[in-house]
Amino acid sequence: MPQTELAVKPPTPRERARARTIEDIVRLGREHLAVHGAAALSLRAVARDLGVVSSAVYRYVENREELLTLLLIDAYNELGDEVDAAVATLPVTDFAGRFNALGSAVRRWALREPARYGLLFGSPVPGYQAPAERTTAPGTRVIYALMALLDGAYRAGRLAAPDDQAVIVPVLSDDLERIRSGMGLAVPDGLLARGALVWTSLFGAVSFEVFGQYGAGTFAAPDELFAHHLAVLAELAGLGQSSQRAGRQTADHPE
Amino acid sequence: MPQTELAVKPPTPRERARARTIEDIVRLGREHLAVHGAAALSLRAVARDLGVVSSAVYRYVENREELLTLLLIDAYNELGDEVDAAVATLPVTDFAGRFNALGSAVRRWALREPARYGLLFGSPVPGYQAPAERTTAPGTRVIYALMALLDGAYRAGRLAAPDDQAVIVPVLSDDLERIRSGMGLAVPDGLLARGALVWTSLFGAVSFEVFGQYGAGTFAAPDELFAHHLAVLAELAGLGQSSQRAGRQTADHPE
DNA sequence: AACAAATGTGAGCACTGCTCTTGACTTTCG
DNA sequence: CGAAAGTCAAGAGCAGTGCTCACATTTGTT
Repeated sequence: MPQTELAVKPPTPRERARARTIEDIVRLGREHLAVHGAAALSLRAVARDLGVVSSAVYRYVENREELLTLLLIDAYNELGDEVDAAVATLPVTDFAGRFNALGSAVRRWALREPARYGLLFGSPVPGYQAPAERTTAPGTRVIYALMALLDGAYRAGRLAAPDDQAVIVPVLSDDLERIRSGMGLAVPDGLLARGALVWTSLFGAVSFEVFGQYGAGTFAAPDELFAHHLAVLAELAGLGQSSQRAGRQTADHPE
Repeated sequence: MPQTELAVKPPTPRERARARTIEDIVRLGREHLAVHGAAALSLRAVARDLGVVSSAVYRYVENREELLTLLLIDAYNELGDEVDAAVATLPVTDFAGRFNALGSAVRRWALREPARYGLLFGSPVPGYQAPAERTTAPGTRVIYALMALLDGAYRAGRLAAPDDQAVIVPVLSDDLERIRSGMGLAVPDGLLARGALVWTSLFGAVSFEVFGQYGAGTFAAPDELFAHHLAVLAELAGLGQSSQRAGRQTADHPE
């Protein structure tokens, strides 16, 4: 049985060279992105660094948007890989620890790659619209990881229903329902909504640190403050009381 | 006694005309910003709309950065005005209601002015660095309003210390300390840190809605879900239990 | 009316994304 | 083996950008 249904032609030397050139372009684009930011990404500058005339790169990348899409997918996957690796460090039953690792990994990557983080979670690039069919899969890796985490905790009876269930959530967003049905989650509405809040809160805290440059954004949070936030968010998600292994949560992030 | 120490010269007609022209430029810039986004703001396009040659606007605005700064201050003040107005709708003792009004006002303005919201709280504009001495005052209006709200609640004995004080916050950020001392806040460290988390979480939830276009950001939260988030955040800040006027919080936002 | 300051003009430089033609090179097929 | 087909880089060119500068014009004041 062949690996794929279509016959896989072996790559010709030309195709190999072409693939390598595209890789080089993405690599150079990633560097420019990291230095100058997303909106200032210049195909001509990439061409210069590649040692080639500007029009030549259009042989490999359709236009600037295409390069942005490649960089978007690239960044999403790098973030997803690091989050997955950090989570996998801890045993599957240590839900609080895994949540902490997930949040810390997101923050670490964001602080190391602020421009790429901005491309993913910041204000949209003016003329650019990401093609959903290519970016949703890598773009949803982290939230899927978080939801899988919460669902696992719930199934293990380790997700405490918050005591303040007086506030009921009447409607979930269509996207949340899609995620829930798509993943076959078991968590009830209230906890799912709380998970979404935890999700956005995590990225809010990280974004304020990464984008913190304007008047309102002068939040150079020390590691301890972020660790506190993570601990509170874990409790908010329902991971606090039931898994009370933590009188002192493992708030410090590895390395 | 003169109003100010320096003798205030009455504005000459020339100065009046100049001020009006600058106002026009800012107004046109605001429109361009709202339509095309921050990074695509073009001085030449503004000049065209103003019916003048491109180099003429440099008589009024030093460069593109200067215009961005003016638009930044303009947006911060508009947001601050709307938040203040929404908060002032409710009596000073209705802390939970005022918190809800604050959050709803931020979200409403952000959804109405996504590009300007992106300029304030999104990824930084590539070559641009906001001058702190001119933007910090308008840029801190909302967080100051939130902190004043929490401090008032604390002083009135209406801010419940969370029961999970097992998680202690060891260090506040310098910025938080500066805000606390600058405002003469009475709230203790733990609640101040929670206030900061609530602050960033609020903007995280709003940002995901406003910027929600990429793969990870498909969070078209319905009003009810955001209202739920606001209610949970109010409780997180400590406004939940003690002010138990709300078996059902006033989760709907006015208008 | 005359002067000087303020304002508008147009050319020009360096940069951007992108298109198109031209020439050279490589692979493939008759 | 040679010709056709495919691939790639180069360079010119178009329209747009921020910004500067010399020059002309308007305008308020003396």
